[in-house]
Amino acid sequence: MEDDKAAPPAGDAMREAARHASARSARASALLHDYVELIADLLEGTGEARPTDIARRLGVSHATAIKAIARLKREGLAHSKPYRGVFLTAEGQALAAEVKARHRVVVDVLLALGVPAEVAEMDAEGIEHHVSEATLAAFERFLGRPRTPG
Amino acid sequence: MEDDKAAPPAGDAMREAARHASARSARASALLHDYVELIADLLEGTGEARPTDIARRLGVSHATAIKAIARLKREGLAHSKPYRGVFLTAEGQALAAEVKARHRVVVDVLLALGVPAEVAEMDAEGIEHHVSEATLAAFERFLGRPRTPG
DNA sequence: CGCAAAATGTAGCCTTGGCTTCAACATGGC
DNA sequence: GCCATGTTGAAGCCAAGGCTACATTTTGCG
Repeated sequence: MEDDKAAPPAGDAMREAARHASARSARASALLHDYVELIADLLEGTGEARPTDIARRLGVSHATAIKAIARLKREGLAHSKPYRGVFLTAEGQALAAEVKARHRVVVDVLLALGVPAEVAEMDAEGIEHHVSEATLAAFERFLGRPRTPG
Repeated sequence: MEDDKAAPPAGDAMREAARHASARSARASALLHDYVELIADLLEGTGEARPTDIARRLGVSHATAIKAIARLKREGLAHSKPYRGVFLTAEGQALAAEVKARHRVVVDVLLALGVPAEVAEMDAEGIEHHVSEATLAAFERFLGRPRTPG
């Protein structure tokens, strides 16, 4: 069985292609998510999110951060006036909340599975962007804190 | 405490920067991993790995696949003669085995956590590239199949 | 106030990973 | 044996996300 060798790509290959496409798109949005999450964090913590701080926390040059911020603005997630800090739009804030919640759940699952705290934080940073809604729900069930049942 | 607002970035920000750097580098190798994994799969299944098949399975154009294959060759993971299929070097095979093992473990953990099979496959495609050795070990312990103790 | 330092922004360069288009090669059918 | 078809490969375009170098603006200190 499984002699899809010759020709007909449809069934299997298509599903696999879809999986990869999905992973690629998650990879693409991961950067934006990181920025939004961090900006929210800075705003909460210190009241302002300056490009330099963002760059330092992300470990990139300030120019890189500024270009990314420009993209955030283009996508309607953030706004800023020159030489003033960066702020999130309503949409950006919503995204940040979502991303942060997801991050927490992923870390907690890793911890529950016996992953050391340091490592859990590390890996979660990459994993969180690939956790779908369904998986997130399963994680929450597993942690014994199901989402609003309604 | 925690007034790292003003100046000295060292402690906290540095660790966070390291986390992000690590995630970025995982993102970078993810593509290579996907190709190597798929090539191994095709070689096993049908005996040959043609660029066109690779492209179809990955859901990209054949040109994109060929460029990626060139990169695999540059990195010493694959080799190929023009118009003949693609093959993995010893290093490539080792990497493929590692990646596939990781994939299996991630899928199994997701399943054990109650994620539906379809979704588990989907998410694993992205997650697997961000699972460190330590986390992988924890996963295996959780699944009750610890690695060779030696 | 005025000037130096720091933060911000801009420009230009590189690599990656997509794409399409076109040329070259191989294969199979007739 | 030859030509159509399909695979392969090469070239060139684009956006993203890094970087450095340079220009500009703000800020704060003397």
